Amino acid sequence: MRAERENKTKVEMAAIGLFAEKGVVGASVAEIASAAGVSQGYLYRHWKDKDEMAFDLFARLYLALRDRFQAAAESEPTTRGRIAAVIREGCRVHDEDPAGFRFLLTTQHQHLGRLPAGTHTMVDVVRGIIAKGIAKGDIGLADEAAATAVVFGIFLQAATFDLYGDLGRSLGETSEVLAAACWRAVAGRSAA
Amino acid sequence: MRAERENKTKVEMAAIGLFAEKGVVGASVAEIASAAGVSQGYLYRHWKDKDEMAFDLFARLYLALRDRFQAAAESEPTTRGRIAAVIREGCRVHDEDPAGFRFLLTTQHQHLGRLPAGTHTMVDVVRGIIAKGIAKGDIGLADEAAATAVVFGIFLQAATFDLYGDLGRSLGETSEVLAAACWRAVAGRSAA
DNA sequence: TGTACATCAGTGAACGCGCGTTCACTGATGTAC
DNA sequence: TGTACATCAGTGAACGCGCGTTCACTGATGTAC
Repeated sequence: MRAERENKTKVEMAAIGLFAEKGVVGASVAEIASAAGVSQGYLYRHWKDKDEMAFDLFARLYLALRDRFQAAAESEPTTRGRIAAVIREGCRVHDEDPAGFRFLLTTQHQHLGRLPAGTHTMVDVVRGIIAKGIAKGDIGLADEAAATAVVFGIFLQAATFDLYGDLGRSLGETSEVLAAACWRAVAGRSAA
Repeated sequence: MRAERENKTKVEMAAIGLFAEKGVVGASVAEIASAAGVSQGYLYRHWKDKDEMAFDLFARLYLALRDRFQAAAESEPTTRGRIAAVIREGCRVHDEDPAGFRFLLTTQHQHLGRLPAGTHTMVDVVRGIIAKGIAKGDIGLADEAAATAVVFGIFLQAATFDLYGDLGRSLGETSEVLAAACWRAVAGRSAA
């Protein structure tokens, strides 16, 4: 039976879409089931409860995105190239699956704390690039946390603008501009 | 009776704190009333329902913050000075009232759409600075939306890191570093 | 091929609970005479 | 000063509703002989 996989996938897609739109508490089990064309009871054959379902979906998307960030970072030899590659990859993921991206963006803070302690996160990937860059002397903005916030912030805010239609063009089309801005911001020596 | 004002203020502070911590749906009317030391019924003497209460609190904090941004922007003659002033002011507001700031940060997207159409927002203030800077030739990153995202993103991500203890020092202490990074990012001519 | 039974994905009605909301009421304070 | 009444901030018990969750059941498919 292929049907079992198909139904579960339908539920997952419906849940991600509704969670992204209304939040985890805002989207009801009844809505999700109805959008996926199954009964409410069906969901409890696959997840212990609604909360575990939301976390399971979050963790899978989040860790997949982290792996793509990691791979993008490793594909480039220079600090500048790594930062650009990560931003490009983030924009690509966003454009491929806006609902999934929005789900991650809006629910990250309620879920991140439940990942096993010490889990390697997306922030760690970017922070690693920055730390290496500072060590190599490529990055002038020596405050590691601040430099990480700069790169993450530029990307995430552009993605947020895009979600709300404030960007003017697609995120993918903006990615090179964003990467260049990141580089100027972190490469220069900080005045303070 | 001063008590009436005092009680309402207690409720508002309790609500903002709980909304910031658990979200608007996550914090119950019973919790808010109990934290403020009043009955649940009391809340309905001051607001039509829970939703209107959350929006009222949001709108007041949000517009107050926008006014402070606007004033900060107007206090400086140069584009560079305006950007630095806005970031400095944002950091100051955050450090003064972290709960209120977090409430704004985490619930903005459910509330912004309910402000009267055409309301001047915080984004508009920053975008205005950027637009003028581009016109004056001070800003090389000619994509207005992207440049606005850069400034907003750097500030908000640093604030987010701070809320989760990832910043290493206080946001206020980081503000000059952030302002300098913003300026490097937007001042330079974009390669793309 | 037909019959009897096992399996298991999926159902749907029912459940109890926590929530937001209501409203008849209280009791302290202010006002009129 | 005392009495009768008005006001009004605030109460708290009760309400119904929507939600997440459960579980006895169904019926299609697979398996054994």
